[in-house]
Amino acid sequence: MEITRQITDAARRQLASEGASALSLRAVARELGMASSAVYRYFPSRNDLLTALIIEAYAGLGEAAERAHSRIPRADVADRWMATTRAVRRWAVAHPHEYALVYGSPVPGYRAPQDAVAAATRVVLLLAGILLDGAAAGALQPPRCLGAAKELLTPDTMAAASPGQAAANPELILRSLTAWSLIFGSVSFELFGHLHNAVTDYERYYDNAMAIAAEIVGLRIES
Amino acid sequence: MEITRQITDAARRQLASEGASALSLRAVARELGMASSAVYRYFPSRNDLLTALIIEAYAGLGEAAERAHSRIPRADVADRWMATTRAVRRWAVAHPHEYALVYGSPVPGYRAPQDAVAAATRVVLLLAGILLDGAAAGALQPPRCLGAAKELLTPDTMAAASPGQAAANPELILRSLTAWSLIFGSVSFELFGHLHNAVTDYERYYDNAMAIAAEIVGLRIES
DNA sequence: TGTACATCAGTGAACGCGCGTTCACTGATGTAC
DNA sequence: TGTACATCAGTGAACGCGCGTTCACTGATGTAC
Repeated sequence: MEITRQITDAARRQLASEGASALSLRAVARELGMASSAVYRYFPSRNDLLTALIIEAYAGLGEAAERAHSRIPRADVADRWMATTRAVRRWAVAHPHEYALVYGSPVPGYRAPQDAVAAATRVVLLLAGILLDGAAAGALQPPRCLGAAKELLTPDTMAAASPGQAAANPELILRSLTAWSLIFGSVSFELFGHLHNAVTDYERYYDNAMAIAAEIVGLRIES
Repeated sequence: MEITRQITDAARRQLASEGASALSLRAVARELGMASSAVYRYFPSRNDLLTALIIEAYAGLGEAAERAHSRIPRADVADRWMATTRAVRRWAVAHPHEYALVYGSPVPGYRAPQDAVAAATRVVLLLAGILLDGAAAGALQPPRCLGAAKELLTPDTMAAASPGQAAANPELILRSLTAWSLIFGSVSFELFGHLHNAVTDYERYYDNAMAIAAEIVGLRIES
């Protein structure tokens, strides 16, 4: 599928220069020097091309996070947390339009298919795994319970976050979701310009935010 | 400026049904039963119409937050925090496309003018005010310092967050920015579908997240 | 009270553009006998 | 080795569409004398 690859590559380049809603089949075909109708051999419609880009974006982000994570020894829970969250930001900064495609406002008139949803959970499951290891090793001090965590989570979430038979601590899962929101909130704020002129060093600011995100789940980061 | 109002109202309705990048001068004119060229009497270009919508969105959000905040007695710092952050979510849920316009991915080919930037700071200054009151009243327990907070903040930020002569605590400002990222990260995650099928009750989940956001800045919320 | 003129909100046709998608086709390559 | 045929990637013209913006204009309203 050489040509399919060329098409998605060109589409990704166009995404980077124009944004998601301006992505055009004709422009992609033009860049590749082929007739616009030829693209239909490879993607039945513009939406299918968009879907492919979304899945690739999730995959790229997931792979970047996993690669960074895999370099840290299993026992260093805090380091694994920082390496993984840093990798998320680094990927997003390097691929801002692909990041916006999946974590920005939804593309109007487009609904993501199930495949994309599966690809989306990769990073959050990686983070959940780090925290479960931390909890098992006693490296986590879960803060006091703030409410009825269990009934706020769907059975799907409970199941996805509980490997093996042991049900995970609902309070920890709930806080993980909130930490996850902070991770992507921080990246989005930087990329979408809301920290413009407020912060001197985005990378160090982000590191600080990620240490706070770790605090949320009871993981202590030495600075 | 009756007609100007009618135009922005129609544009806002169209935003709600189509999304920002699909907003079209011609469609707005059509809805109002006027020639598309007539709109140019009121807005020199499509971008100017977009700018007006962005400023109105910030104003709407700011007003909603301030209205909710003003109903709480000054001394109840924790209540003020919760009322204000809840108002942010409530406004966003009621106006999802206006929210996406200002806090989602940037509209391609559009750069916000200075007026919009000023309108954007209203909510964060409201939150900062709450925390300064809390600090003054001793209701805040600022957590241990995690790093060199002061050098991460621009002078502009320090000045904006320090009313009167007294310079505010940089660690507190830094943490306020992070709490702010969590607030909007939480709202965005809900609105953009990333919590789909993960959480049973968005409103209660959000309340819980906002209590955690308060923790970040050392403000204790009883649940 | 009546007439000439200025103002200005709104019209409608036109410009040039790019889009997604369809469709009958070409022409090279590979396969079967 | 040679011929007939099937496959299939890619072509190019056409469809109908909506867009932002310009421009000469109309026609009602208000103003000055």
